[in-house]
Amino acid sequence: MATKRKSKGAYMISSVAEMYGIHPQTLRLYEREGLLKPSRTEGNTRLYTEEDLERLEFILNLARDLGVNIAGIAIVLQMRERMEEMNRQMQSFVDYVRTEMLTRVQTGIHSSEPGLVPLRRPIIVAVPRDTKKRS
Amino acid sequence: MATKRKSKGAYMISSVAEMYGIHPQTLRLYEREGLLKPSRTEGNTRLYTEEDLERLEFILNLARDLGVNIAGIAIVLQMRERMEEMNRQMQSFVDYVRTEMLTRVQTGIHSSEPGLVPLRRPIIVAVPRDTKKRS
DNA sequence: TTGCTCCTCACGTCACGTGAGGTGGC
DNA sequence: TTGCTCCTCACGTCACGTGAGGTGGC
Repeated sequence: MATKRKSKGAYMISSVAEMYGIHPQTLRLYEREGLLKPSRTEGNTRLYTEEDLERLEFILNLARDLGVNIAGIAIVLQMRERMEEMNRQMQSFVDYVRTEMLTRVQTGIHSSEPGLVPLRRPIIVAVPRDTKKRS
Repeated sequence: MATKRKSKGAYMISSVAEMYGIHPQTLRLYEREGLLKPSRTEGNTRLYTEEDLERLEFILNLARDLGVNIAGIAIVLQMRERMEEMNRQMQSFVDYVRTEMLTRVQTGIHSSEPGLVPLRRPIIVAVPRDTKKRS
């Protein structure tokens, strides 16, 4: 019996399929459609990392529970990344303001120029329209 | 010949169908699936406002150009509203900081307490998991 | 009446998931 | 060899879009 797990946190396709109750072909389909990009061994065998599995869980939640098709999942994944990026910018801005205020308070500085904004590029919200069309 | 347009910026179903090259039944389908909610006349005839048409264009971009199914469109519409809400919060925060800094600069006030954060509730980014499942 | 509206039912097409079949490496 | 992997091809099912058919109000 071969060990189904290879190196730390990397799973072969049958293990992943069993863990999530899906067909191995479905995993290959998701990869072919660009939703998942597992690494490969030298022998070309797919290896799914913990990060891949987390992404897979997100995909399965959309596909199985919500009935979203593959094109929709691709869009939602893009939007999720955008929102995470927006959150990072927001957090970064909040942190900047906090330290700036603390600095001014502690040093007693109140510059004659506002000089706080603009801090970062404007946040874009529009949904991407240049996504590859499914043929 | 009846006027196909009723009151300012309200269209009947055949006009909308012709404008966007879609079948009237498709518009009824989208409404039944909860993507569009046009108002009605007293005689129960659908009336599409400019706002409805804007939403419809968004829907058609997803459905026709990107191949997203109805369940996916519903999710994307939800996420879009979230992102717009995040943007409003961000803008509101930026405006607040700007005026706050200006006030401090102009009045020379530098309070002994930072007192700037937290300003608003934390921004939630997670994708909704409680969306109605399509039967 | 005409031309629209409303609705329900049904069908064709296609995407998605899955299975079979044949191959190759550990 | 065994049991996995890889791949391609094909099929069943279902969602989506559209059409037909019958109704009713302006």
